[in-house]
Amino acid sequence: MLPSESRAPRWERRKESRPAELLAAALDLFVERGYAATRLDEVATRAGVSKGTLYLYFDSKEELFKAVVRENIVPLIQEYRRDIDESDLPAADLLEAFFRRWWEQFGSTRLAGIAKLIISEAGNFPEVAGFFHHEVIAPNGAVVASILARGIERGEFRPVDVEAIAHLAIAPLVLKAISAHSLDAVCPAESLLDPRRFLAAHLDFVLASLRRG
Amino acid sequence: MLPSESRAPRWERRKESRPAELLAAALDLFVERGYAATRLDEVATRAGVSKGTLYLYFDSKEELFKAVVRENIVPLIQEYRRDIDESDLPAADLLEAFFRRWWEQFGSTRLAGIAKLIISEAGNFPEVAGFFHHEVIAPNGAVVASILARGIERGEFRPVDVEAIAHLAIAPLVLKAISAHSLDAVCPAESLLDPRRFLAAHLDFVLASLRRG
Amino acid sequence: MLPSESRAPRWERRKESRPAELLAAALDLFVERGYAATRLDEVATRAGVSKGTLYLYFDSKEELFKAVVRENIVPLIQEYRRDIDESDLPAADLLEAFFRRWWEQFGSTRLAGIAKLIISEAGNFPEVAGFFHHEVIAPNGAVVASILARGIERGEFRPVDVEAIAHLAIAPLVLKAISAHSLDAVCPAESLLDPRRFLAAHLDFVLASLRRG
Amino acid sequence: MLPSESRAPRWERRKESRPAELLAAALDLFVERGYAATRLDEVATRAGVSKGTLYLYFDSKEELFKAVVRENIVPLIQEYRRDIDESDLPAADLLEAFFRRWWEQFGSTRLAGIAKLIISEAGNFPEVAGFFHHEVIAPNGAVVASILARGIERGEFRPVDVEAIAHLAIAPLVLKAISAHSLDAVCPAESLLDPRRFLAAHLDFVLASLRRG
DNA sequence: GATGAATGAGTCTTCATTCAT
DNA sequence: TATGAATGAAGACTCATTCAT
Repeated sequence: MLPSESRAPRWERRKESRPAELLAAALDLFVERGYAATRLDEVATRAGVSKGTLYLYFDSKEELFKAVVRENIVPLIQEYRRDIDESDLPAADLLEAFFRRWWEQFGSTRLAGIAKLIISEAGNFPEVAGFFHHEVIAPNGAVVASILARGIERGEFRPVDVEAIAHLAIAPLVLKAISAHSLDAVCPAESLLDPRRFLAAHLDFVLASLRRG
Repeated sequence: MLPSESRAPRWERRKESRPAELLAAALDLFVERGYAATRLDEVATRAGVSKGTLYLYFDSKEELFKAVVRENIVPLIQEYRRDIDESDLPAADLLEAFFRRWWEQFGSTRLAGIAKLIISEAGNFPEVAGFFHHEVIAPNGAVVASILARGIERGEFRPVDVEAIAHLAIAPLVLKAISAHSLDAVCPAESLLDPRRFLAAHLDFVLASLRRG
Repeated sequence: MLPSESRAPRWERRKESRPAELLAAALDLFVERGYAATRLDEVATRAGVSKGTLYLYFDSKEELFKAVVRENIVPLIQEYRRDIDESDLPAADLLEAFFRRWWEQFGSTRLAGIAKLIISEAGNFPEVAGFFHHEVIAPNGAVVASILARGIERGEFRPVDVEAIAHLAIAPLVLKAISAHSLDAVCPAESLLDPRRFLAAHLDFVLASLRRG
Repeated sequence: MLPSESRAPRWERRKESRPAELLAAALDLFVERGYAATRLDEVATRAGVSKGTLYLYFDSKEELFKAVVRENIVPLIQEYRRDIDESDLPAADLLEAFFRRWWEQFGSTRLAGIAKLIISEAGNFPEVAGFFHHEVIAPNGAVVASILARGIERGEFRPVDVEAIAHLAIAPLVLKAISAHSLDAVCPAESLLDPRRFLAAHLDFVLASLRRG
């Protein structure tokens, strides 16, 4: 190898992949430390670039955060929406499928850390929280509500307060997901319910409540 | 009148009450803003003393935080113990009574703010979080579980995974209580469910699921 | 001297004099370097305090700048206004006295550097420039105009376009004051007019123009 | 058509004109915002090239600044020299003609912006300022002085301190020209004197002062 | 030559903590 | 004890300059 080849370049041009690398690093750190405690310097370092580079791609910490949510969470919700609108399965099956997917793709992943972060920091960053509510929480509730409404309409479910039950039905999963990123870390392992068992119980519980007498 | 006279003059600084005032102010602010965003300056101001005085009683922000939680968790637990006294009512009535009281005495009060605080800061203060889990969350689950178990035993409820359902059944209330101290502040008011309606839906939902087919 | 006396305290409490010291340092540096190039760090150091201390007294760089202007210049103008309103001297004497004072207290001092600074930075700090116009330039012009008006009214001066001449008459002093803080510093000393001679010529020039034929 | 053909293809980059476009953009921005607040990024964008290209032609921001002034001062001086040709008119007419032309060809044009720029940055760029003084200010004063001297010699003007009055007489126009590029932008429009009225007042004022009693 | 991605030192500002009074 | 003035380390963000492409 020639000497002139061995000197590593000070940096590489990687316009295409930079944003993804930055978003991945940001997701990790936001989840790990929360919004306020995440240093942009560290995000940049973890993505292998300098602080200045981060600002080439994201205008501010807030924009970076929004991009993390937009990139990682919003598409999930949209996908749920689409799939459910297109499906013709019985409402119970739809609901079960939705909860399973939700848990697999969101609740049991790093993404749940974002939900915990929002709960923790909503007071200090209302705009960020508002964005999350508008882009994630509300549409997510709407998906559940539409499944419930369809089930009632078709006579599969008993009539219920759709809006309220939509929140209620998903709440245990949300809380479990949040806990995984806070209290669970300090609980004795044996006191934690196995997620599979939890999910099974949840499905049983919800469907038992909804099914026509 | 002698200067050293033992009758307490009116202007005496109530030495003992200082920490209590500081702790109260700190609780308010920690709950409202979280740990990092709470400024000691403001804690002191709200307690009516100077920042320096705060340091006479607490060595650091961390110590103040721990003291706040310690100080408030004990009454929290006491209050919560009061909820747990037993009776001989049917299990459904017991469960309903428990949920109503839980909401009134915990979920809808500032105590819920402490729960939110602990969940938010669990990562930074694992001991505190562990203590909270051990003293509050676990016993709370145990109460619900015991009601469920009794209901099943007496044939009022269908057989279920008691431990799991105990967590599930209370989760919506917990999440609602937490949200009241974070996201709800940034949601459009019309998108928030009235607590009474929420509680009614919750009871309906849970009991419908548990009652013997 | 006892050992315990020889250790210099890390800092002194000087609440009363701090703002004045900071303003003096800021005036020096703003004049010397311009607004943008003045580092708050250096202002603080020159005032013998740390950067943080500066923020105890002034909320931001802009506020510091405004305070410098307010503190040093506005009172002068107010004094001129008052003295002239109260005086009964012939207009020519008043005008001469005003110009002399103006030069002594403003034009020939560091304060003139502020005028130069405003000219330089007006584009970047329209609010500050507007403030300066409103608080200094306009009232200053009004003082000259009122002397002129009185002189015309009493028949001491010929009738002129008062508003325009007010600006014209003081312009040479203003420009000289500004130059002292920019071009004069780089001019060969012998090409600079002695201020006394300049002032004398100015008074002669203005009064010759105004006096009744 | 041969590739190497000497007729310039239409798409050829006009290599030589690049600096001119950059200099024009830089002049605009330096005049408008001052040295520190002018961002090279914006200069490049306004010139239609990239930031990197700018550095092909100028080694640093400082060099760019000096080039801007150098490049614009020479035509400035040429323009100004044209003003100075002599005639045999009465001194008063000469003076009036000179002031009118000075205002038209310098004071009211973007050239005045260069003067303002140099005055603003004299402290940071002493050579530039020195050059400007030597090449523009001093000769300008000399012209006025020579008209004054001729007027006195011929008995049209009363005897005065020629050198001092030369500076005095043009000062209001200079200040007005500078203000047009700084303070005037932040003044309420109605408080600004119309240049025509200002010029008329100025001529009246100066000639009234000089004319033989 | 041209480009524009990447850098990193530098600036304002905040706030937990210290300490002279 | 009590005060609050003073500190200084740390963080978001900017922008002149460099250099791989």
